[in-house]
Amino acid sequence: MARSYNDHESSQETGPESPNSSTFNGMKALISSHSPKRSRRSVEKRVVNVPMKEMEGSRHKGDTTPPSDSWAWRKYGQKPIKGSPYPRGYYRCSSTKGCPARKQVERSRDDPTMILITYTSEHNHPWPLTSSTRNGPKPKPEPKPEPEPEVEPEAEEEDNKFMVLGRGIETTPSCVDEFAWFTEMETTSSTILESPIFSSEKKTAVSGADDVAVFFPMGEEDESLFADLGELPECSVVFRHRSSVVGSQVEIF
DNA sequence: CGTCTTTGACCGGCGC
DNA sequence: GCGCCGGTCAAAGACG
Repeated sequence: MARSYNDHESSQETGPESPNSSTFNGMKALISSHSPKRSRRSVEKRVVNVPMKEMEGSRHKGDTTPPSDSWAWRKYGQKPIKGSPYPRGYYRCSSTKGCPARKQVERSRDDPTMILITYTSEHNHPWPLTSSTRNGPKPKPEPKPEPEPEVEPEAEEEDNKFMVLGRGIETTPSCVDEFAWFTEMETTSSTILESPIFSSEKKTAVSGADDVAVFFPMGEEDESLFADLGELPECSVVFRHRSSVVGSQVEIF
């Protein structure tokens, strides 16, 4: 309990984040990217909370096995985290070379059934468009381009940052970019998908941080659904923020 | 053969 | 200034 990495350069432009560092589940959301190699410019960070149930369908299991999203991730480290009985796995995006995206996967110490995934990337970096460019049939082959329902430019209000990446990168007619969802959530700390199961945890997770905890309520049936989502995350799902609703609203096409 | 996982060591930041 | 801790690097081994 020492370092409180106040350098989570999350939020797109919101430079000065919460001074007290984000803490979810008692753990600090640390994304410092203090790697001597990369200059720590703007770094986006997104925290996703996924029930382990999903993991079962993943390629392999483990304490820090990331659920198969449609990107290729290469593990480059693992460390036991203080205060948590579970180690944290460090993954780097290998979908494209030079991809700055990284993610940390760890079991929630409060809910061992939950996997906390923290995505990180510089926000002016175009997210990888290809999934599984990885050599093997790892996660999901071919990110099939789709008519794409479009993430409505309804990004009025504050949410207009939604398009920062998503729409900003119109180089691809298909899914803007697979990490768009990440960006979307990232900017709107109110964009939260909460699962009744973890609603309690959510409180701790979301409370006081620029980090956004997202809970994916997932049933077995949904797993297949999620599988698809995995291929086209932001294309299939649009996380919409509805200030009138408890937290948010999810629209699945 | 190429890529990924594992594991230990090193580096840098922060608190005391 | 020192120690703690998280994050990353790099070598070795494993796998497809």
